[in-house]
Amino acid sequence: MSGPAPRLRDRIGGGRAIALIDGNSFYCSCERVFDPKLASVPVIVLSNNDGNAIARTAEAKALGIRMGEPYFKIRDMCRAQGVRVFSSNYTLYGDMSARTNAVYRTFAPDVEIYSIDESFLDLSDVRERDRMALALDLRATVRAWTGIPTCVGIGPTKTLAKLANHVAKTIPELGGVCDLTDPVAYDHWLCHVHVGEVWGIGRASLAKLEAMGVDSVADLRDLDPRPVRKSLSVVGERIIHELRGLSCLPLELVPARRKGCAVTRSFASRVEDRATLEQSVAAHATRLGEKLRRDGLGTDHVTVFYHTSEYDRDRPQRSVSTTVRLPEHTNDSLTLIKAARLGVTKTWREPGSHPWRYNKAGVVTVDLVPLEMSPRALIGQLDRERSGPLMAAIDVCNARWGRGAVVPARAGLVERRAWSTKFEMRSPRYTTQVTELPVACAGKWRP
DNA sequence: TCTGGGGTCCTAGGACCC
DNA sequence: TCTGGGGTCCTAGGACCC
Repeated sequence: MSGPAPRLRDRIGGGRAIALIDGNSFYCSCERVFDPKLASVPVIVLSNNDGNAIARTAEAKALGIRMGEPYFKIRDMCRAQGVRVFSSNYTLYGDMSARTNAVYRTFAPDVEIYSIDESFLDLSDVRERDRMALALDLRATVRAWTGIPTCVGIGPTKTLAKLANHVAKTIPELGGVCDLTDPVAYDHWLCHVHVGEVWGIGRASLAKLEAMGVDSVADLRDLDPRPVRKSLSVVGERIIHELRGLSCLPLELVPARRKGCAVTRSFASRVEDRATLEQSVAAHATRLGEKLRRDGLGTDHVTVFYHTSEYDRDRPQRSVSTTVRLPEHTNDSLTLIKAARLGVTKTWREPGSHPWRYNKAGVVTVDLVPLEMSPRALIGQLDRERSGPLMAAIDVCNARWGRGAVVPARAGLVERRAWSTKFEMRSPRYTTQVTELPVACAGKWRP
């Protein structure tokens, strides 16, 4: 062991300050903004297909609803307890996220959007004694302008800002803000927070650390980082440095180019026939094309997968994954659809007396490149001159009239009910669809 | 009946090269 | 019996995140 780790105050003297701000129970809070009746009742939001609870308000957590809990297991309880349940409404949440970030930028120009409900802000230029006031003002302004309640954690590194945010969320007396650039708070909270709360320490790492007798965050901070590398890799070593106030994770103000892209969905009900399966992957490929075009990226392959459910224990299992190569990079939906269908065609197996009941299918690509920078094929070149304007026209139509207004006939126009995702309890797209705007009349709010 | 979707990074190990 | 010493690149799988 090396000697005791240097204390924060010895290291950072007037250095960086990073804030992590996030929306409390973000998806639930978005629903609450547009329906005041939800204010103090338990609310949960479900994952795609109304499968699992992925956001819960404090009232819902108090009822014992766990993160990721399958909805069918708690449906009766929710009914009995008056829990308001929503399908996920990503259009709404994405728009609310953009609004909160717009507010953040009025407080700090350098913002890294980390996820749909979390952003890092650079507060290094804010004087130490002003940081707390600024954080409180930020929370109040976001609440007033968007309706979203938030918590703010401040620290000299991202890992410490995350930790501070966790403290701010779990200790109500702090008023939603915790500043770990304050040495007193730093010394106190690192000793009183469990190591499992540290950003980057998951189940596997936690088990290893517990076996080493590490219990608090301070225990982890005081480990010698070099030997830790053997069991927790460079990731663990980096975490220790970050906990000591030595920054290893820069603020990423410009989002990195995405490296892969996937569209995968569980079916609303099990699928046994080839036509339905093909139709679902064609729809996923259509969506894949939209996502690639939005980012100006192209792919030279499509990996198609489909499989049965591990929960169907008494049924025969089958899992298929195959990659279809393309002659050159593209983001043309028609080409992607053709490839995705081919992926099913060449792997399909006719069922016997005990058919496979598939529950999920998807399309995946990796190694994406900007389309204009990709080399052209010598043989089998695709017609970019026609495809580009055609796809652009489709995208414009879908932007104006809603996704799915124009779809390639090749994607199939048959019955969707068997496979398309369930959203039986979705709220209106209050902020992005004119027809779904909330209506207010004479002081009365009628969503 | 009903159990999500979409990412990133890291490591180990094999293939191949000089 | 003995049988180099590096390199690079690729892939699969693990771990973690929201």
